[in-house]
Amino acid sequence: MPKNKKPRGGRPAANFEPRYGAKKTSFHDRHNGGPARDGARDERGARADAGDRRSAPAAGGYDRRPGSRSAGHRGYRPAEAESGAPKQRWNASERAGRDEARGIRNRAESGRREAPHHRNDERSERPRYNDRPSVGGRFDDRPRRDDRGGQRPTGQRPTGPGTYRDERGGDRPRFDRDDRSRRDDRGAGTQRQGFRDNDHRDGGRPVRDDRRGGGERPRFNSDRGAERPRFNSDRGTERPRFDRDERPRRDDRGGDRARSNDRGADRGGERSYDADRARRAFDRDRTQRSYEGGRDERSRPSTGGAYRTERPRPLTSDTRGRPARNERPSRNDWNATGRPESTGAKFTPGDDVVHERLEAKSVAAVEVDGVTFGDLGLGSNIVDTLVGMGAATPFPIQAASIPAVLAGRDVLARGRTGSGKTIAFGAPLVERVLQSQAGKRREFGRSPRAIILAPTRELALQIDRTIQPIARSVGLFTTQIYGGVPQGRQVGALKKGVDIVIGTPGRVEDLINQGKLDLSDCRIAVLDEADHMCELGFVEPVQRILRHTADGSQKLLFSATLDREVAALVDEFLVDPAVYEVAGEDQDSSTIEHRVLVIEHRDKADILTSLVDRAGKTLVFARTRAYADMLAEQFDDAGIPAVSLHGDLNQAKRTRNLERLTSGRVNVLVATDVAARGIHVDDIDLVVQADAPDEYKTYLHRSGRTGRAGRSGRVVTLITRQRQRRMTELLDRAEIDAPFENARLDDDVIEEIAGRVPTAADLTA
DNA sequence: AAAAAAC
Repeated sequence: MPKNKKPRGGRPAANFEPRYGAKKTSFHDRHNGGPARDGARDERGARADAGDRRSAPAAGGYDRRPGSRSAGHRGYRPAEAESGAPKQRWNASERAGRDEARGIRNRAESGRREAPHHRNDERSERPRYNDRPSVGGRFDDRPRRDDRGGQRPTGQRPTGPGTYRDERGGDRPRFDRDDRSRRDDRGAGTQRQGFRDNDHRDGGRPVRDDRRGGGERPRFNSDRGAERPRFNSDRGTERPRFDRDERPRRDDRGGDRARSNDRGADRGGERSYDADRARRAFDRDRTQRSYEGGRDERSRPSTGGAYRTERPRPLTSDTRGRPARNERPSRNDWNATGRPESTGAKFTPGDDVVHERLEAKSVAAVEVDGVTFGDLGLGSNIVDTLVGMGAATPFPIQAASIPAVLAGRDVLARGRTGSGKTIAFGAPLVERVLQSQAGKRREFGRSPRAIILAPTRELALQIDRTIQPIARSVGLFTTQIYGGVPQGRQVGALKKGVDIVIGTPGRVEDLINQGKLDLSDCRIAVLDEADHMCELGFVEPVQRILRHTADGSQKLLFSATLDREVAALVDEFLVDPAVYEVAGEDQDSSTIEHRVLVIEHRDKADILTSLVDRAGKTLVFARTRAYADMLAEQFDDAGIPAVSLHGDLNQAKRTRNLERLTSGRVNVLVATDVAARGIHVDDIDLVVQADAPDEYKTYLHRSGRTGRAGRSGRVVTLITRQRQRRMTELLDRAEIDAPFENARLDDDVIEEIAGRVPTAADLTA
């Protein structure tokens, strides 16, 4: 009851209007040819009610009827009746009801996956069309391909560009933000649930339970603040250089690197960071193409575990007839500044700048053979937990960074997507927090000792899912602090006392300013996707947050594309950082196949539908939120269950839609770049870029959603002829070779990519 | 220009 407060006037306005208003409207106008029937109302007017509805489920029946038919019910309002605003409610629930009536449910019922009404919630209740039924049963059995193959030839789908608008326009209210927002958090069952799961505390255990671990652990150094002095003495020399200017030439560096036994390395020092290993400039970069000649000659270390010095690059020209990489224009050619050194400083925004790489110690897989997490310095509880999570032995990036983190050093680490970075910083972070508290009681209301910042809420949630069990295994608590959800629970957790905070910059800073989050005792700060966190708009809040952490707090910066974009932050906050990368991370050692389809714009919609009409999980990237929504709807209408993920959705929907892909209830997720970084879904085997990315880093991160932890994956990017040049340059910067193929709707290449027919490679293999 | 990140 309480939950269902009626319209909470204030809230809806706050939430929705600012964000959605303009955009949505325009979408509707364009596509619906007029005010969407329900949609229009939903968007705006209904909002007020949204609150109610949302809660309604809790109170009464979530299932279907918007409950409000009866005058007594809070949901009941004139508005609902069709007058105006309230209409909204109607949408979610009612539509569900309507859908059922249409028999949609029948189809789904047989399916194990998702109930129709569910879908509705999610996708803003789009009306289902009758034509869809033809695809009966598709909801359930994934093997949709099979059933549909005949029935839904690509060509006949009503999805041509523009079709969506005409055909469905009028009736498709699917964009209502309200709906989405409606459930927002507040109270809705699902959301809460999500919340709850993540909050370890909610597991129901009393706050202080389980604090056993603390005392028992060997306490190396209890307090890192004190001991974390930077040992310039021994590390100074070998410390990776961050300075652009004084960066020694590759040749000379061998020498100083000799002393690589820093504490971080001691455990693995011998095995991994040898003096003789040239300090690979990881970066040697792209900027200095001139050096590349030499690089090419080197042999590829990836196999042998040799330390990679340079990224081997294919000399042959690719299928497109482009010149071999070496001959292609260098970064300098396109880089407006032309100053490789200018890194950290912002270049012209908008430019796809390739920052100079960071020099780093490189660790190869072979070097960590036989090494265990225990060997790296982690306690047994943590090791056992990792094993339980499936991480039996450390990946290279983990073997490299764990000892350094445990030694209290600031660390910069680069490991390609899916290489295990979360555990690389998470496990040693937990160990250190534990050590710092050894012997102390975990007091009620204690302030956090560590904070992990991520660029998106989904990523923060995901990181917590990985770290929480590790922390819990030693009696430490974590909590998530991110926006889009009520802060009450988060503040409550903080009041009880947590050890590790994982969150996004906005809410974290908000709570700091409200005096509800005290980072003064925070001794470790982690920036995941660090380079992204250093981009314009993100870096300022991040800097302010870091300034709130304890003096001399340890900083850990991780990213698959870590480069000198983080220089400004490093200069201010890091002291003598250890920098690591993994050897042999080049395309040749990757498990991802890249392809570019050059298409006619008019075929785009149909080609996309054809591409996602497959058995495996597919992640589609769109440049804008509206297009992501549109595509999801398009696929759905074509009989391919799909959901979207972008910033216009309320957090509950964001979380739910992502979960739908993870759980396999849908096989297609259409997202904006909110899902480009960090998100891990086990078995995405195809990434489709409906819109080519503007930056090479974005390309690398998006494509990194597949091919994780050694699995194979495929990435296809759709471009029009006019974009070929830009795409070529982008791939160059990403150091990826991908064939460009002209494709039309029914070409075999599409069938191949979708996996409906074996590829040439498959056949030969 | 877009997206993300607080209310």
